[in-house]
Amino acid sequence: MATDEGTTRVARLHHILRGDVLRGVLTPGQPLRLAALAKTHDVSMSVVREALARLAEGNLAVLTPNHGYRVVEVSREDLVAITELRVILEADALRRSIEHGDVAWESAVVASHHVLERATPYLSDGPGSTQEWSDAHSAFHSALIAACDNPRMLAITRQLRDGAEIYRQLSDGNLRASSTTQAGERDIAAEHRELMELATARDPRVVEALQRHLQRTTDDLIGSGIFGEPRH
Amino acid sequence: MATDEGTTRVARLHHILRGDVLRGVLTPGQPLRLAALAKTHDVSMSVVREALARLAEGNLAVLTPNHGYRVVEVSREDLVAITELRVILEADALRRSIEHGDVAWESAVVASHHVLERATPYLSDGPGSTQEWSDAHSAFHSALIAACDNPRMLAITRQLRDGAEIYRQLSDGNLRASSTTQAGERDIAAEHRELMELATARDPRVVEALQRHLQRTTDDLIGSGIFGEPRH
DNA sequence: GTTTTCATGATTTTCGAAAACTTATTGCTT
DNA sequence: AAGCAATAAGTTTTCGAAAATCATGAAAAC
Repeated sequence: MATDEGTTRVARLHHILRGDVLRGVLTPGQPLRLAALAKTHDVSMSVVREALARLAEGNLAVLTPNHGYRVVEVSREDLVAITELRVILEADALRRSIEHGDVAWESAVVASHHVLERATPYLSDGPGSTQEWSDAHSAFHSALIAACDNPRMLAITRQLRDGAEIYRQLSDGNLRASSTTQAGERDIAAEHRELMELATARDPRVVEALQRHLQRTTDDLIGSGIFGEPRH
Repeated sequence: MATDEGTTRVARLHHILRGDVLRGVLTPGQPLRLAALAKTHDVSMSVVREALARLAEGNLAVLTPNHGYRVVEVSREDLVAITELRVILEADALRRSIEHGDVAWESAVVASHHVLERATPYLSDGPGSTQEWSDAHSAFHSALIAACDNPRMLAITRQLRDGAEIYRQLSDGNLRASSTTQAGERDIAAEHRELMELATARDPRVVEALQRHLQRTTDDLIGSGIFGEPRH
């Protein structure tokens, strides 16, 4: 299946660049030069420019006047800010989702969890979590809140999830350096299973479970040393 | 003072178009034709296109592939969605603001409230609330939450506020048609004064006061008949 | 030795037109 | 008359290059 025609070049390039930023091919702060991108993707500079404008739309790139675009910078403060918002919004979206979700929603949650459970999380020699797992993970969290009846809330949480994904990818890159992950030693698969079971059972405690899940992930990310060692 | 040089044409046009959408010069659903806009604003089509891309960034315009941009549509459901999010996020931003705000913040709140209080809300023959009042109103709400320590939260609430402003402007356009505003007969100035006083006193009840304020505004907007008469 | 000025190169920003696409219209066939 | 292909007009999308802006470094001035 060619994921090609039927859409504009800008949209295609935007999709490619978004993926490159999310999987860390383009690193935070890196300048996004028009001529270079135009050449490597065999497209006009105008197309690159508009694709970058759409990246900026999702807070994945920033524009400085007369200096062009660059990949968005990362910081401990920003990761904390993103997480605070996700704990508020994604939790509320989940609350609404288990309230309004129908059988099709339940089924999608179970299905996406199954894909996530079967995905290979790490490659023994790879650079971190696999693309397969990242995609499945994103799809699962997306499915959980899909039945929320506030479209704007979904759009915002999707954007925040993208922002957080950059940090996860960054941590993956550092994984081989820092020996083991952390003392607490999480069982992430178990957390996901719990989310799936509570959600499909319409148990309101799933909301707090998600909040803990998000908070732990951020704590681990910060603990993994992507911002340099934590202050004493 | 020329608000002209020192910035790019795209940025200038974006600022103009954003204002036109917010004050209802460009009406919801209206197609934004490149050639026409390029001619009236005396710039190239590329500039228009990128300015529109930035409008879409703030959810003020939408792009359909091969059909170009148009002003974002409005609906009762969307206004409700925006309000739900504002009640959650703007309230939390205010809670953080009264917690972290310093004297400079207090001063800015008092100052912006003073400007709002002195602004002429309506012109007897005008099309609705004055631009002066709208700007002052926006500045006041912005000042209230300015001391929030989560930049992303501020960015999102600003975007939501823009979205809501379209509906307010729409209601203004209908004002002369529907005789009086509503039965409840609000004293909006009093509500703003209460917000100002509670906020500068760091009274936590200001959070609920803001939530009530936002909810009432939306209820009035819906009651004003901008979506046609409310279902019986 | 330090600062300022001025060219040079690199990059962004803007332009005007060609190409692609969508919709409406015309003219032909049945 | 109705249906359909072909054409035309209008609009978006893409291109390639010109114009404007910013960074670099050398030469000149203090």
